[in-house]
Amino acid sequence: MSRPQRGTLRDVRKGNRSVVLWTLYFANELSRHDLAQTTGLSAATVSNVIGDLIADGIVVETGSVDSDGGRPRIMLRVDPSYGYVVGVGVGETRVRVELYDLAMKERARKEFALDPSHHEPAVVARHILDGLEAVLSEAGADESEVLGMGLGVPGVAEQGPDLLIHARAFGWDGVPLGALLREGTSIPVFADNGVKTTGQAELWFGAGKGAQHLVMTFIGTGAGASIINGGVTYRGTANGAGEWGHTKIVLDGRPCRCGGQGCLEAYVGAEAILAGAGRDLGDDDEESVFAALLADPLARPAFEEAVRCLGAGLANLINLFNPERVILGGWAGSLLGREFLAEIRAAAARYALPLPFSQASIELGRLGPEAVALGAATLVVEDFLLRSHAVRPAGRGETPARAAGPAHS
Amino acid sequence: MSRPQRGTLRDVRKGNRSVVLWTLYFANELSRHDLAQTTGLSAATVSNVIGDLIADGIVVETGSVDSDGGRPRIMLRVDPSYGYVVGVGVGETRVRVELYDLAMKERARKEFALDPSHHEPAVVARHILDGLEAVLSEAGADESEVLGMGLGVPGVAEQGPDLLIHARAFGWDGVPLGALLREGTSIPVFADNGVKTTGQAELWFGAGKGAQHLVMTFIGTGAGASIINGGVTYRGTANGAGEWGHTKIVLDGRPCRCGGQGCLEAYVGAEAILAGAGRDLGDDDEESVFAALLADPLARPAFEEAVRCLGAGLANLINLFNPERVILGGWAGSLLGREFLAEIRAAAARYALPLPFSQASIELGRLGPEAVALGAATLVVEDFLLRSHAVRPAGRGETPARAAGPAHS
DNA sequence: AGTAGTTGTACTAACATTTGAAATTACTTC
DNA sequence: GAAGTAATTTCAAATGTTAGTACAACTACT
Repeated sequence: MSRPQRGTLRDVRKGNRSVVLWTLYFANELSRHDLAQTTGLSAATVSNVIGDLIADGIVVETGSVDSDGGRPRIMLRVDPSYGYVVGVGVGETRVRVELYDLAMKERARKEFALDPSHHEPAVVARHILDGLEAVLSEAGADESEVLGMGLGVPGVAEQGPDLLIHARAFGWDGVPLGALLREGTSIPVFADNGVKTTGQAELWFGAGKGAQHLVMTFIGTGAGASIINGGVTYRGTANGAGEWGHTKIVLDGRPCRCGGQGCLEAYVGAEAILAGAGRDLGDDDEESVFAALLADPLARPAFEEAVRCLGAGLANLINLFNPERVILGGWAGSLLGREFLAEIRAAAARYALPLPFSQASIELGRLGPEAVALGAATLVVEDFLLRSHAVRPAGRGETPARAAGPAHS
Repeated sequence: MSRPQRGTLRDVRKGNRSVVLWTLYFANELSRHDLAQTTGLSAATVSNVIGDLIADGIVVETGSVDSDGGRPRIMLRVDPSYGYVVGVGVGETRVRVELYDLAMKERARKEFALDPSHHEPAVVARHILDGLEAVLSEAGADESEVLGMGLGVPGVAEQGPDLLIHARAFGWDGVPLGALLREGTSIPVFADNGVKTTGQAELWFGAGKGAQHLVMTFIGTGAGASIINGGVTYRGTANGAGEWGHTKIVLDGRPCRCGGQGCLEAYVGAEAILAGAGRDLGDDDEESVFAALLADPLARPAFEEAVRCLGAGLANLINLFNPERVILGGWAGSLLGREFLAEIRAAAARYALPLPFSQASIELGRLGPEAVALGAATLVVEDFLLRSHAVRPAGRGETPARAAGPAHS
């Protein structure tokens, strides 16, 4: 069992450093005084910690402004150029590599199409490494300035030294992607399911801002969910939590592409809706066909059916997790939400218990599909904020052996 | 968002005290040396903390035993008689009040039948207070020796100063049970859903021992679940998480007593199974009818159907939570499990995704229905271990104003 | 028996870190 | 230019941890 905390001493310092840094990062700009109030630490300690942080180059003073009769406050912020972070979105049809600064401003991007018949780990790893090199040279940055690389993958990422990836869509079963990448770069690598990274992006910068307990749903061709409890992503034993799409909603109902029957995905996934409307997408792009279909009155019944099922699916999440907010995301989820939000809410109300339903709001995601990479990059930032490694070597090539694939439990 | 920890100083001491106490409590008996190794603290600190704890009367030395060539170790343990804790199980048909010592040995018990037509808050509160008095006098204990009282209630307990209880079965909608009880006693009161308290009992003393991520299911007349993540009960926004029974498993399927349709409970609840077997229980006890029915070959199809649905329900939990262990509990769940465990496992395997299923084991609960009160009492112990309030006044009547209804977030 | 070896516990000095109060600083306003 | 005001920094406690050492209480060997 054993749940209580650390037995610590000067980790108090590290802890406070994290608290201050975390607070400052999300507030954007704060004075030492503000920080003292927000964190509850004494002014002296804040001053102290900030001193370190400034000495380390992580925090910078951004001019003293404002004053109504007293010493003006010196505003502080995390230096966006302290380092870069890389976010990678590995999708079924493409690999996207993005470079951000610490403020999460995109600095460079590189995309590779992924041949649906070539999902070999080596190919993907190659794309990622090539992309890394490309974005770095585009931004004129050096690998030593990168704090880490986060991967959003379509499957389960088992945390551990080798970052085992299980991705059914790719036929990957325990591919040590972390180990593969480490052969080409010494940047620390983090990975997580793409749905979870998107969820974290929404949590940090999108519709989930400020919420403690929320469920982020993600409907595209399939359906998944990311559960956030107390501001932290729920992972389960092997980081496999959130397989909402294959939750049974109609016992022995429609066949699903997972081989099972009656999965939610078989009712609310884009593929399922298109099939339900009798649409065969031949060579067309699934997304545009879907969007077009939304305007087609003849397809209405198919959407209504999907909305009903989606309501039940959301209701199940609400009953089980008692979230304060439920977010509809994923490209198909966003389209459905934009068109049918009221109906979806009504359907959820019908299927959920009144009490938890009344405590939850159902909202649209605010970030697009590119949030996979953004969220993946936040994994790096999260790690940085939480255990901001002493001093980063300003030196060039001499990359010290950095611990890769940190435990994210 | 904001997730990082406290900004602290001498709370380190408190923290270490908790770590030591917690470790010692669950290990039963340990020497100072063992504690140092287990907790990772230095021997000096352990010695120090234990000194305090002994001075406070919380820990006692239990003779020096054992030795294979060295100074014999002095064994320590939490003094079971340091204080009492009270556990209350509020069920639909009875209220049970139990008195335990800190080692969770039952010292006294008192039961009240609850007239199904009289569920008024005042009646229940009266029973609890009477029960408290009864068990205290039976054990010859004084109220001042009681560390707290934990309540397991059939509904949602919203943590807060007044401990609002929402219990549909009782027609309670936001009853301030904590406030009611505080009028009759000054003992701190904790409360939680009965399913959750049972889950915690299994976690501490039963089939969940040692697991970090588990889901405890509870099937009786209805069905509920308690989710434990990282050793901590998952609560959601308003402690309402875990309403598994009203999760939709067959869209617009069988009507459920909640007013909805297709709820899991309408397929696996005892009532539903009995109805499915065409059994009307007249005046008989539901439990004994159910047990008898298990032996009836004619009722086999009804059970098989229930097992199938239960498998699907468990599969949904496994997909969503990725637990390492799933526990079948509740009186009906236990009976079903004893008879059909293999079939239930097979059904779950059929409906769950292979990866999460392979990481989860499905097991029988080890504690009986009386665990509601036991688990409720653990709420008190948990609080005691985590923030073991400085010194407890040994004095008699003069009960200091103790904070009641502590936040359990 | 006596002595050496081993293991658990207590004690002391060194060090790290927070805090509250006082001092300092850097502005505004009169 | 003096006074006022609010943000920072400085400084001396207070507190708690750790490492290392001393001490205690046994066993086992000679």
